[in-house]
Amino acid sequence: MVGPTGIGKSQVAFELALRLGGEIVVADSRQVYQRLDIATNKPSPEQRAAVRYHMIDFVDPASIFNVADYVAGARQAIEDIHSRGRLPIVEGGTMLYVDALTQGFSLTGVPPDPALRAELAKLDLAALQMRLLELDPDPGVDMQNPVRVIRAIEILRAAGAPLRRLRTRTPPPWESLLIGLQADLAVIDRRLDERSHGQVARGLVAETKAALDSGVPPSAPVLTGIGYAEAVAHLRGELTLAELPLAMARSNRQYARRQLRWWRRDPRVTWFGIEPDPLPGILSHVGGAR
RNA sequence: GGCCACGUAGCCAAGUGGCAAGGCAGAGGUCUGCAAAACCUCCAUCCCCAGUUCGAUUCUGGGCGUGGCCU
Repeated sequence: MVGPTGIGKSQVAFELALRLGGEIVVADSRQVYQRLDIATNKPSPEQRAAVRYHMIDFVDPASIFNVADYVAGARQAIEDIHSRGRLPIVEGGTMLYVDALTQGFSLTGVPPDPALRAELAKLDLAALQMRLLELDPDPGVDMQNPVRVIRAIEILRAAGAPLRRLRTRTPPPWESLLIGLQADLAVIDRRLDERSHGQVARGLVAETKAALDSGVPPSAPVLTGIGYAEAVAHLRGELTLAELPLAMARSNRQYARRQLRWWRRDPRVTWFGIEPDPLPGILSHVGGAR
């Protein structure tokens, strides 16, 4: 189950799990972290009591969790769900996680090296490019993109060249059905606006402050996520409380569009509109395929 | 009413007598894989009128508008 943020994917996945005897494997790079619940849009306690969820709420928010960690955990969860005769339903927003999982990307699993990153962060792009090309003359990464160049250097230092040999795909031992949820942009935008205001009203700022107070660095991936990044800016005095939900909604709109662009190029996806209720259509689609 | 300043894209904002930086927002796109990140592409004839000039967004005059000060 894929699609843009704010469209109600998790609710549909929940209903689907209830009807089909399924369990949900969330594919979301921020929901994995513990304690930050509000802006990560984790399922409600009621939902979690009714359906079993995997890959949420289990990583120390001060640490860094990446795709390789995700795929390893999600594959295990899916195997586990299968072994109990239940249906795994992957639901999520993080495009790379879904693709890495369903297409079986070979991921190096090279863990982040904070010291190296700090050192490389001081270099300009040209210097970074030189460092990378010294390690691998044909790395196959976007040389204009410092984040990718740094990561490539990090991987090469740990795993050795050439980088390209580390990038293969081995499909998982199961089939997947990609269901996309969509709606008019105006509808999505309105929902995101409402959701952002709601999150602030439910204590987003306090939740963010609690995380910071407990030692989660502002640079931690969770706190750079939509909602938290803006809440941190607000706590620093860079955004007023009135501006906060507006800034959040804007970030969400940008993200939703990026998600839409990502998935619309993927021919595997079968799309369903959110109104009227897409559940009957999805159920028959899924039923027909099983 | 007088004086001063300003008037550049949806917003912020440089700038020059010779075909208008940048940032944000917006649109499109990338993705061999840190991804709610990062990167790439696109996006204006400079308030109006007249004048000076080979040529004005840039100079001069007038108008309109905005802000400030004064009475």
